[in-house]
Formats: sequence, C-alpha cells, structure tokens
Amino acid sequence: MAQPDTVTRILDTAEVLFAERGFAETSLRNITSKAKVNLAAVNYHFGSKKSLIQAVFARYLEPFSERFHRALDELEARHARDGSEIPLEELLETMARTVLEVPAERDSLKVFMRLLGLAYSQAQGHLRGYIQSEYGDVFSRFTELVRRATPELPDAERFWRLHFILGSVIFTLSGLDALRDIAEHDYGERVSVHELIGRLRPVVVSAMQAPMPGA
Amino acid sequence: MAQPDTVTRILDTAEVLFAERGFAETSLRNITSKAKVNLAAVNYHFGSKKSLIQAVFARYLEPFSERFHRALDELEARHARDGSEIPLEELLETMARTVLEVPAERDSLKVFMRLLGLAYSQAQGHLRGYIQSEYGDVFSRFTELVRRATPELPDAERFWRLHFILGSVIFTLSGLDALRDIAEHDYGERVSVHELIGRLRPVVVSAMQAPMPGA
DNA sequence: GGCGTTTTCAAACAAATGTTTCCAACCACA
DNA sequence: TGTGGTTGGAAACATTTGTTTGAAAACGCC
Repeated sequence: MAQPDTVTRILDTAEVLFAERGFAETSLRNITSKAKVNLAAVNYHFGSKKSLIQAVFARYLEPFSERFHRALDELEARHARDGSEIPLEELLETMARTVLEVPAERDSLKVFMRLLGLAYSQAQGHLRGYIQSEYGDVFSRFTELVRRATPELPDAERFWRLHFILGSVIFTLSGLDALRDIAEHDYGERVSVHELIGRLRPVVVSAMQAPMPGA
Repeated sequence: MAQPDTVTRILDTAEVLFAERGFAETSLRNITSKAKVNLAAVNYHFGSKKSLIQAVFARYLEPFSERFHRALDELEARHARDGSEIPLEELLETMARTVLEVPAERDSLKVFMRLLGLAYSQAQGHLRGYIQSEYGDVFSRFTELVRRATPELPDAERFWRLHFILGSVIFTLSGLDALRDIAEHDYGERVSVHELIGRLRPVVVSAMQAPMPGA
C-alpha cells in the first residue's frame, strides 16, 4: 500500500461516492471509473471493498483520534491543577472544536458525518466492530469524562441521551445542504456550520439536563 | 394486486428483512425464500423491487397519515372549545402515540424511520419528493401547530430545533438494533420501542425549551 | 544499463442480482 | 362441465457485482 497518487485518488473518490449513495449502492466500477484508475487497483491496494471502506474511515478517524486525545489531555491537566471536575459544556465544546478542526478538505465534515450515519444505520456488520475495536478507546475516554460530568444520570440513561445527541449532530450535519436550502428558502438566512453548531450547543446541553422520564 | 395471502406475506417479510439489513442488502431471493413464495411473485404483484419498497412504506404511512389527521382533529376540537392553545407536550405526545399505534408488525416502524432517514440524506432524493408530494400536508399541519405552541421561538430557530429532534428520532429508531445490542451488552437491559420513546420525550421537550443561543 | 520489485492494465472469472418467459394450476362463472 | 382470466412456479435471461489473472509498464537501485 504505497504510491500515494492512485491510492489517495481512490480514497477521495470513494469517500464522496459512499457519502452520496451509501456503501452497497456504490460499485467499485463507479469508483474506479470516476477516479480514472484501473478496476483492479482497488483490490491491489486495499485487498477488498470492505477494506477500502475501512480505509476511508481510518483517514478521518486517525487524525481525529489523535487530536481529540491531545485536547482531552490538556483539558484534564488544566482541571487536575485546581481539582475541579470538567463541566459538561467544556467537554462538548472540546469535542465540537476537534470535530471542526480535523477536516482538511472543505466538505469533508459533511461527508464524514454521512458516513458515520451510514455506519450506524447499515447496522449489521464489520464497520461498527472495526470502529469500536480500532478507535473505541477515545470514545470510552470521552464518555467516562461525560459520566463524571453528569453523575446524577444513570449509566443507561446517559448512553441513550448521548446517542440522541449523536443523531441530531449526524442528521443535521450530513443533510446540511438540503436543510440549509430549505432554511434559506423559507427564512432567508444562510447559516454556516459554525452558526449551526452554535445553535446546537444550548439544545444539546438542555437535552442532557432534561428531567428523568417519569416525573 | 389482489389475493392477500401472497402479497401480504411478501410485504411482511420484506419489511422485516429491510429493517434488519437495509434495502440494497436485501435481495428478492432473500425475501421470497423466507416468505415461501416464488421469486417471480414480487415482480408479478408489485412490478419491481423499488415499487415493493414504496409499497412497504405506503403500508405504514397511509394509516399513519389518516390516524394522525384524526388525532389532530380531535386535539384541535378539544382546545377550540375552551379557547386554549395546544401545548407542545400534547402535540408531541399525540405524534408519539400515533407513531406507536400504527405498526401492525413489530418492525415496520424501524423500516419507516430508515426510509425517512434515506429520504432526507438526499442519497435517494426522489424519496423525499415522493413523501412531500404524497403526505406533505400532514407534516405541514403539525409544524403549524408546533409554531403556535412555541410562539417565543423565532421561526428559523424552531425549524432547526425540529430537525435536531427529527435527527434524534430517525437515528435512534432506524439504528435501533445496533444501539440496542450495545446497550444490552453494556448495561444488561433490553429496551422496548415504547421505553425508548419514553426516554426520548423529556429530552425532546427540554431541547425545544432550551435557551436561545447567545446567553 | 540491467534486474528485481512494484504498480498498472485489459480481460476474464464466478457468483449474485432483478427481471422475464412460458406453462401449469387454480378459480369464478356460464 | 367448459372457459377465460388470474395466480403460482421452474427455469432461463441479461446485467452487474467483487475478485482474480497474467502480462506489460514503470520504478528504484546497484
């Protein structure tokens, strides 16, 4: 798995097409023809279509994981000094910042969110297991910090609420263009990703602080 | 499209398999063999696989649309008598109740949510058009009632929050199996769809009542 | 320049897919 | 009972899928 040109051209194209149509609906011939690469190149460089899908994910998750670990290191160190617990807002803020930092390409955030959504909803399979086994520790670390920031929540409740929130983020960011068009047409204001996350923040915090069901 | 036995057996099986694996990953042979029906029966009764998917979808959305209209009629009539505005909680409660009432089979809700997610993610753009043209009036009616229930929110803010919430619902319900597996593995409790919506309710209400961004 | 390795390429492969065909079985109605 | 339209069924159809092959081309290095 060497020579960058062909490999990255495959990755770039695959990432876009996967996001547009999904994994099963995107054939290797779609990818290779659009990338102007021989069909066999995928199997030569990646081994299989499955591995290609994982490679597309790895290209995002690797830098994200590294940066997020560093950001959490810093956050923990800062609060370790004065012995205070890290508040939820700061955790969410740190994650949002890291998510926004990572993408090198312009719409790669949108693409990655869509891929993440697909990974979850195309339930059965290798992808979720791969992500969990490869990058599970970052997320475990994050959720553990969230646990300490919200000690009043039962573990299961926190789990579900975090996934409710994940759904909001994935849905709005992956469908960003469509939603933004509707919003612009109906309300005449075009929001940026930063503004959107600004709108998301108070909603997410309120969601986590909602009363327990049955009250 | 007559004789109920074969047709409904196909619909029932397709619905379950679509929910488990997704649409592209479910072949007609998977469906027909499990339904103990001849392979050609699908094309005979429905015309094509795409039409089958729409038929599965329509079987849910048609009764939902009708019931939801009736429920909103009743809700509006009740509040028209004493001149009070319909509170947000009641609107959400009505929708949740209708959503849960409809499915005859266990998995049709999941299928519906998955389709809805696909329709929005623009991957299958024609689906959103189909939904909008066929059943758009119900949703317009609902959002108008939500508008009256939350007069303090600017229109754009309400728009975005409703879609944040829609994302939560679609994500958790369409990826239900995956999430449920994780939750069961980690916390040892297997939640029902009813319980999940029960957990969703207070979170959604809090999300709608969150303070405006910038405070 | 020559040689071993890596990469590209066209072609073929086997398997799986949605769809169609053609005929038998069925069923209502005369 | 016979007849015409509807449904069921086995097989074949044409495509499309991911993958493999074997040879040509490009490359790196002594």
